[in-house]
Amino acid sequence: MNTLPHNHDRNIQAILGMMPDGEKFSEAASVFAQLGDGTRLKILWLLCHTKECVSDIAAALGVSKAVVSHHLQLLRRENLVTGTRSGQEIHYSLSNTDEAKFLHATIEAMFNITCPSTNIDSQN
Amino acid sequence: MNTLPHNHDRNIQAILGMMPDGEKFSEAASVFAQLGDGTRLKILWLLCHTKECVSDIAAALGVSKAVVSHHLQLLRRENLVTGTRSGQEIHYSLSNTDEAKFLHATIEAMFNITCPSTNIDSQN
DNA sequence: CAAACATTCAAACAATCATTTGACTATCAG
DNA sequence: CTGATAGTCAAATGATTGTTTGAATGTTTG
Repeated sequence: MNTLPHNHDRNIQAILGMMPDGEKFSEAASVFAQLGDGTRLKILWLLCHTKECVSDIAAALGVSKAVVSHHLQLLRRENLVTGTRSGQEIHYSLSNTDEAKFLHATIEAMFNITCPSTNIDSQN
Repeated sequence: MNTLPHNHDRNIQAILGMMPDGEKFSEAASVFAQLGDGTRLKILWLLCHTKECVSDIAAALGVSKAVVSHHLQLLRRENLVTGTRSGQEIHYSLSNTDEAKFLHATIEAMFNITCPSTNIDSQN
């Protein structure tokens, strides 16, 4: 039954049996990948704490509006942020989904580990 | 004091003041980036549940040993996995660090959201 | 030592990605 | 309508990344 070259873990077949299938890993990875770029992580962090338009996000982070727009498109594609137009501007905010809320918590928790002092949510 | 083009959120300056600096975002992003590839996520998931050598990991996931070795190098560089040599083989396992344990919990939580049925840790 | 096995390393390639630039659509003010 | 502002889109570029291949290193066994 064990088809692996070696046999270090006698429970390995049970573990492999519980492993989600490849498609689930790909989906999860593409969500996690959104956190894998510094600029995008900053945008996501900002939208975890406020609702802002592209111009303000760009000015706050010191990058071009096109860059913000591009990253917002990626975040939108993963249903992590949503934008609603209000006149000339489009106000972006974190999506009201389980995944988005989970990522919010994940980001805050990560910063609690790497730099515990600077964190908004932990002070409420 | 508010230097942003628009003024939607009157607390924006306080929020920006709490924002970790760019370096912290880059560090966090490079850790999160490890979860952003399907193959690497599988390897990490496997090492969250067992200790295995490169050959077994490669066979279990159906990829080449060189690919596994390459991804293990990236995971080692971020101090997420550790390998101890035992004879010819090197047994890899999750590092005993806060970040690694946190990522383990993060991965499991993500799968609890995306596919709640298939999860080992939630059944203990 | 020699042979076999486990793993790593380095070069190469294709694919993906972040960013820039400029053009384009949409909205509002005069 | 005109001009100005907000945002998106598409093409192009440079950088990074995942994978393959084959050679090289390290380890055990005979």
